Amino acid sequence: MTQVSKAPPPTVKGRDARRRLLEAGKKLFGAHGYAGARVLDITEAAGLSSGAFYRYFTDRRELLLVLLDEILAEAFEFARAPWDDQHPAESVRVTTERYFDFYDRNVALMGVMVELAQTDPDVREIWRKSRQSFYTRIAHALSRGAATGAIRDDIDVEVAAELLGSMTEFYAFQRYALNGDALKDVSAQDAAAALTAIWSHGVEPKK
Amino acid sequence: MTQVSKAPPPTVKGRDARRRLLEAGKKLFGAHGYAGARVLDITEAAGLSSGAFYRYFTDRRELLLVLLDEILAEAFEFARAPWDDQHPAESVRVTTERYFDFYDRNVALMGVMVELAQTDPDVREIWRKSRQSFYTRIAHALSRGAATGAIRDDIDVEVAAELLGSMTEFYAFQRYALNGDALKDVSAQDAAAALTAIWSHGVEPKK
Amino acid sequence: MTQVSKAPPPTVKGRDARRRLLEAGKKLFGAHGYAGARVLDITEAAGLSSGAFYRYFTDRRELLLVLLDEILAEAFEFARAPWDDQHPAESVRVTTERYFDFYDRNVALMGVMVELAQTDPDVREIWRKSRQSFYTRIAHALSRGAATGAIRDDIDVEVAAELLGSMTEFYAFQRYALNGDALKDVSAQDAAAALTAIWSHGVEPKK
Amino acid sequence: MTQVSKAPPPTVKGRDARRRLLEAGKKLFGAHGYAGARVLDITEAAGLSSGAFYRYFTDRRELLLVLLDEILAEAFEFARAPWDDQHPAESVRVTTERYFDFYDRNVALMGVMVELAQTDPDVREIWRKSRQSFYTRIAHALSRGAATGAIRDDIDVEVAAELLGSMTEFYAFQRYALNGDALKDVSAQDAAAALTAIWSHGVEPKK
DNA sequence: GATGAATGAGCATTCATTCAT
DNA sequence: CATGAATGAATGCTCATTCAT
Repeated sequence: MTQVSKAPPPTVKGRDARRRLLEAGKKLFGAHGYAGARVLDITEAAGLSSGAFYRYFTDRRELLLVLLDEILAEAFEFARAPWDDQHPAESVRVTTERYFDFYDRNVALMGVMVELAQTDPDVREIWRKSRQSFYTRIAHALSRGAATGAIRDDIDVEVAAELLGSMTEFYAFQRYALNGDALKDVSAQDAAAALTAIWSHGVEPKK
Repeated sequence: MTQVSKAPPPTVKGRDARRRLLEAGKKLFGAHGYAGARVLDITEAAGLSSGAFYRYFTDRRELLLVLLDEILAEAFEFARAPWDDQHPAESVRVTTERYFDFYDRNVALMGVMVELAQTDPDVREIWRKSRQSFYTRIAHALSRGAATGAIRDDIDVEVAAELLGSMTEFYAFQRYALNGDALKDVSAQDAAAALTAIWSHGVEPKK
Repeated sequence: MTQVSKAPPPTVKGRDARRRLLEAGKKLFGAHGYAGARVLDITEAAGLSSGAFYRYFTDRRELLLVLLDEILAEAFEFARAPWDDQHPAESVRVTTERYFDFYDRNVALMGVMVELAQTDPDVREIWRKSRQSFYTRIAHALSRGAATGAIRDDIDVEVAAELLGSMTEFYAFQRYALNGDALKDVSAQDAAAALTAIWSHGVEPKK
Repeated sequence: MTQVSKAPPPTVKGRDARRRLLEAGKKLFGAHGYAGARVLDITEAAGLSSGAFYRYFTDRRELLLVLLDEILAEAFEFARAPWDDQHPAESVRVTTERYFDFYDRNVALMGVMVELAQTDPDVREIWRKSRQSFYTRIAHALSRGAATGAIRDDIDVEVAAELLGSMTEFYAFQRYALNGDALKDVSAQDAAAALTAIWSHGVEPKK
């Protein structure tokens, strides 16, 4: 893994410039993809000369990694959110809704991450870790459920966790990233509810 | 959408050259991603001069579109495969296994498709269509199930179809494309079985 | 000067193919200029494969030289047309009209000649010869006129010939080649008459 | 018509580089024609790397348009020079001499303009405008002459203006551009005088 | 800190021409 | 005679990155 960020700029002006570059990068990478956003575009959007870029980042790529770090930190955040063992379904629903919301706000960058992941092992790894944290959390919940008999015992929790996580992530991805501007006739709430239903019934023991 | 292929070469030699370019493209795009495979690499791998490329394709991109057309044709194929209403779970399992196998064979290109989809609307559309054909098939099956009481009636078939399809596709994607060479400690068969279980229980009516 | 044409094709079919290439060349060079007409365009327009071109011409350039030879032959033709010393003005007018007509029919190629002349010494020479033949003819006429007192004696016949020839040629060039599709509100006949008037008065002795 | 120049470079160094490219372009286009001068030649002659070119011009063609603008500005200049109605012949002579001088200094580029005009409508238009400004000026002078009886009344001033302008321009063109290094045995002064004579006698009323 | 000029490797693409069939 | 596949040199252009000011 390569170095991810230079020392933070000592002056206010510097920190501001860096911030503006990050914002511009977020906007332009989001809008045109990694391949489609040039350093010059980014510095222009940030109101800086192209040379200034390299005072703050070693690379176009580095800027992206910083951005990914930032948004994935938020994701890690609620992968650690409390899980109410008394009302597992409700926990799932709430998390799912939050996740949809998160995705909605960050689609553009998620898309770029997906794009780069095909070519860049570091990005692939970053993404894997983020997914993993979700899967692990789900697996934990399932394990506890298995222990208390709240879920079926003919299930491999690891696999189930990956499956359920996949369902959530990819549904969000295609809902927000791929289907473009196609109007969704189902609200995010309803989708979260449906997902929760399949989830719960999918894993609970036969009555 | 742009035209995807020229008139086929009239001579055997020509058809052969075109085929070699496609193979080379498949290999190199797969190995290094879209951004990482240059025309020159492709022609070299095909044993041709760089100029020859443009007799058969207008573009690096066009070659990729042709490749996607080819593999997605296969996918469409078994999206149309018969569905046994008597044993829906078995149908799901069989299709899933076939799908995993298909994915295994075509990961590389699927990855490239995902990469390009972030930037290229045509590719996004191609992918959307292919997904759609799966979702539609699933939705049909669910509808029939709903009619016969084989599935719960508090479910929006469209959404459920997208969710179940998402689970399958993305699980396959991350299993084959993202997790790289990490050994899978769960066989594709077992994963397909688990997926089928969640699937079935997720949608069947409460007992 | 380089070789200008290969041996004529022995068969009828061959001669026909060569002719078709010449026609196609005339059309395409005329329409898109020398730089804008590719060998492939020409052979396609002639209904032949690109390889066939080189059976009849060594070069794209050679085909053009042949075309120029053909049309300039016609120009030489009426540079040799009889000149009526009794009615010099009428001679001028008739020749001018014929020249305008010739130009009208061959603008496209004249334009190509002008284009290539900037770069290609051979073409420059071809053009110079053709101009020269006109100037010479005019100079001869003027000389005879000088001898009989029909024209002013304070005139350098050589220079006058070049000037009068220039006026004719360039007026035709800009009328047909440069002003494009702009409607001419003056007929070729009227222009020829005006030119003749200036010509005659310009050189005749003061009354 | 496309935009002809970008914002001028903000620094001295930049303006200098741009200027050097223009000079180099003038020299090389002049020497080898438009088709014969590559961007690389120009940047090399200007002592710059090939990439630098594109900071100042979008195109080889754009650089040429700028050059044409520059020299044609001078031409426009003396198309606006005062005209002495008392001594029209003298006015013609003076202007003609100046024009010959101008042509002598700018032949090379005029040739390139002629070359490109065959293919490029913008260039054609630029040239047309420049010619037009001359023709218009001549037509004005002739009109005033017609009013005072200084010229024959059986003349269409518009056509006469085009004819007289053509004579001047094309004589200059062939004298300087086409006849190459052939020694002129007639001085520019003498040629201007002869042209003026034909001109004057050509349009003055019969005595 | 910031600027913008300069670099130059890198790549796609074109097209006249050759040649095996 | 004709075809069309193949060549490969040639060239325009891009853009990340460096650096003098």
